Amino acid sequence: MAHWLFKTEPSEYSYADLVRDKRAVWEGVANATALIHLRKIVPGDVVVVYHTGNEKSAVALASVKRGAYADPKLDDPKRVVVDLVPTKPLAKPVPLAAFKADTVLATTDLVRISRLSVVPLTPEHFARILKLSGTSA
DNA sequence: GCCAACGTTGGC
DNA sequence: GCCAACGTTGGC
Repeated sequence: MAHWLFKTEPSEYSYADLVRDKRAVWEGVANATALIHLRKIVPGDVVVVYHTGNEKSAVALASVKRGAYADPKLDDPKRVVVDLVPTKPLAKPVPLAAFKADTVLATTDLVRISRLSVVPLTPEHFARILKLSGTSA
């Protein structure tokens, strides 16, 4: 089971939308590096949902329901998507500033590669996010 | 609104 | 295959 962080612009699709929909196809990832990560994702992987824009905070946990498959709306096998279901919100969000200030989380690609929308997390990163958010797994 | 950091495109 | 120009993302 791997851990990932997905960025989303909350005015376009937020964690609240995922809760409302109960399940979502995570589409629209076009960046080559992000797609490399996305292709490795399998059911049961854990996803930290991160809101960009004004919020700039990790806000919730979600779970992968269906692993990487070609986007049925596109005629391009490289453009894969995954299906997510909501798990729960973080007890308190973890802002980007906290990632940068934390010695463990400063090594995430969220900080190092600011434009990457699908970010791999190590188990240590994930545990640290849970701790800083006051959330139990 | 600006800019840094990339990624992509197209001319050569 | 290189690289300049341009577009996009996302933080500030």
